Amino acid sequence: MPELPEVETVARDLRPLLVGRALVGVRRSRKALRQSWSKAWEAQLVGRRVETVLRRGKWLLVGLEGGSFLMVHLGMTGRFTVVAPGVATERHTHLVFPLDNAYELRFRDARRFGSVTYFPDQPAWQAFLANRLGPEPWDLAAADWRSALERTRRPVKAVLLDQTVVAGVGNIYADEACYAARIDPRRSGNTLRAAEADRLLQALRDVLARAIESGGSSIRDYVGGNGQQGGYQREFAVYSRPGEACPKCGRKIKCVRIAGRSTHYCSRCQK
DNA sequence: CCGACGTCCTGCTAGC
DNA sequence: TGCTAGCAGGACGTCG
Repeated sequence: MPELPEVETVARDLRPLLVGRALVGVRRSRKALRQSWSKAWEAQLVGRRVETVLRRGKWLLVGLEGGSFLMVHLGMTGRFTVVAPGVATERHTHLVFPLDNAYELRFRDARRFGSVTYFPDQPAWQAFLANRLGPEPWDLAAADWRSALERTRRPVKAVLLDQTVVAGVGNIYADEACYAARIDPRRSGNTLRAAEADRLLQALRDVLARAIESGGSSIRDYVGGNGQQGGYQREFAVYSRPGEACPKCGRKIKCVRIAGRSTHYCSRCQK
């Protein structure tokens, strides 16, 4: 679910609610997340104040005093929110960190594709992400993006979804970026000309920036760190609208399967 | 080595 | 109206 704009929104929402607050305990459900929670981490966390809330790709990092970090991935259905005192614990809540102001930081995840893990310091989580994540979209050099496309026969859509090439892009924004760049997501990476690659990278950055401004996209489960919905779903040109009219030319938007993911595009506007 | 595909899990809904 | 197959913002392991 949550892609870069959603995770960025959660980070921005959580920052004022968490920084300066101390975690005063840990409660958890019996169910395992994608990575199992270690009881030994709890002693490292309890009593620590939050110093920073960061985002890297689709990962959230909560920095604690003393230099340790909680690293959170929302998977498809994860929610990471601060809730007011007295709010009943909702279904699928797997981790709760009570705060020193009686509010609670809660991790909910129906499908449990998400994870919450502990790292003792910044080099440790950076090492974990090093071989999994490429640069942020704004840090990716145009030349590196071109060469990533040139050296593969995979569809452009699959390259956009590859976290080792560029961090943070998921199914929604891959489709929206291809539409904005007028590029057919089925094309092999190595068929894109340099100008097309450049156009796609620019479109990707534009789409992501606008989605962040709207607080992300809420289509099923996603809410921000304060529980509020995003608004970018109203701006979708193609995602989740197969059969509807293309906003530019009116032709019916197509939906096909690429890299195992549903992919939406306009066959007239995207070449 | 590269790329396609299955798997993890629960909930919702399109279509019968 | 009621049931169920199939699909859903992701990531990773396996197979050919």
